[in-house]
Amino acid sequence: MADPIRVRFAPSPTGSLHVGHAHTALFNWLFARHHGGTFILRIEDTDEVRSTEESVSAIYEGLRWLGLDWDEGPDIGGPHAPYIQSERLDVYEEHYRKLLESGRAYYCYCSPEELEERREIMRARGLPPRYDNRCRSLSDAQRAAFEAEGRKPAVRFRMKDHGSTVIRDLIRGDMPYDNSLIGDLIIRKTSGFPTYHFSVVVDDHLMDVTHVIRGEDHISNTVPHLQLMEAFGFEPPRHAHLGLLMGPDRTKLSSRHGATDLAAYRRMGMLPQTMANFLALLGWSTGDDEEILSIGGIVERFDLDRVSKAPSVFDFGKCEFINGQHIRLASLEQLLDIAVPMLAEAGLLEATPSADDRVWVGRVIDLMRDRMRTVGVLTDWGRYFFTDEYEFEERAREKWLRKPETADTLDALAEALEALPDWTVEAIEGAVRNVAEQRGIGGGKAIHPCRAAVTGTTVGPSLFHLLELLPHATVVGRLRLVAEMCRAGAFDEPGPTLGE
RNA sequence: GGGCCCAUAGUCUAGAGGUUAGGACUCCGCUCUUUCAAGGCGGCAGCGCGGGUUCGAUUCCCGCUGGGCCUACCA
Repeated sequence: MADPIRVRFAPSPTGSLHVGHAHTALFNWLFARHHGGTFILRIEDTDEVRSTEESVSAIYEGLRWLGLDWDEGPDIGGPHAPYIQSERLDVYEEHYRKLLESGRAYYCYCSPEELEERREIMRARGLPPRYDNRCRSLSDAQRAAFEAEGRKPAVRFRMKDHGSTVIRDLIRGDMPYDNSLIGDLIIRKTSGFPTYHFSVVVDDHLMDVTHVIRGEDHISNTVPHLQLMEAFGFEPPRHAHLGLLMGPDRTKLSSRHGATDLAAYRRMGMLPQTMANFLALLGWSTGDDEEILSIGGIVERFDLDRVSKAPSVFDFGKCEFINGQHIRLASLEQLLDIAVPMLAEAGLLEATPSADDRVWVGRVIDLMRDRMRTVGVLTDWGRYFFTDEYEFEERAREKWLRKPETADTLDALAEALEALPDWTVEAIEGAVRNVAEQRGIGGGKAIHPCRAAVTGTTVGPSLFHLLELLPHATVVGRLRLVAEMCRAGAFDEPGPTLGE
């Protein structure tokens, strides 16, 4: 039997959790869960200037929200703790020493400025801007001279000069790479921190990672990683490089393309199951025609053999569509938990509504959910449920509210509805249709002006059902007020709100 | 510049040496309904180009083109 699968998501905490990283995390997690393996979270905070605590929190929060739980990680520990690289410096020291002793690593005294300068010159000459390996064979005297200048050395790994390194990729097959193309790279910065290339290799090995699943932007990095592993005598993990996520202009997805933090999608009312579903479909497919899947359904079907090589464009429209589908499938409780804070934020609801109010909001959601694509639209499309301060859209004004007969129709509706003893859907529908009949007009001629008056718009859920959810007196009051506004010509100008 | 990766409609994708190239989003039309922003039905639209291999390639190979990524004391 094969060794148990162990994968990791290893983000650097230098900002919010990007959807591209969420995508990588998801694929690792799905792979682990499908195969009953272990999913490890490791924080790669070796960029000592850009790493922040807030970013670590954002990563935890983002992953938890998406539903990705980890079996080992900084917060919960595990057999290979710590899982934060800045706390593993002693481990790395030990490993530099091995390389230094075996001659595969050496001290380099070149300053970043000097290196940059030389790269510029090489570029200007049309040469590859790689390091010239000049510190490889420093004499003791030269080293002493640099030290005397007060220079602090970095440690470089001695790459192979000849031959080729073959990357064996589960998704792409074998990819040979010419060794002579890459210069020796820094593995320990002057600051004492490791570079990514070094810590990733050491930790993946020490943490028994069996599969490294990451973005294709890491393909060429794999070459030094492989050489490092070989120098240490580590058995390399299996690699799988995923196609990148791109913006509509087909460049790597970035903030230029709009929202790239996972959190932004949460704020606009995307459900976590939507993001998992949508992200899973970017670069992976089920093989059958089903696309709307639960997380469990994805775990069940997921495997690397159905992952495609090509990069994929993040299509926001499709993401919204999938969200609409999941909104219909979601529990009312979940939708309420998302909607209530949004409504409160918009000033349409108290931050902690009473139990009765919550039930009522739930009824509003149930009425609207079939046509919503994000929960966020509730504060817009559903505004009239929560406040009298809603606008009258141009279509509503033009089609109904400016019509000379509308004022009388609305008054008649107000009167008929006011007289109702029971405020039920059936009673409301009966009254509205009755008014139409008495006035000798079709049902629509009563229904549409009524909707326009009470909601300010021409579209929405069943009129009778939405009226029922509004307080009896509110509906009657709005009808009377709008009738007045019609007579006063208030709808000739754009955008009045009720009573203006 | 160099290296590497990728290539089925605008987008996400399925697919096989011979298929009417399948599904989904978007868009358009029709339809149901009190309205659509929902539902139903239908439609537009695709194998990047050029060579091979083959009886036959969109599928396999090569080249080209296009796009992407990497080329840091960032990860």
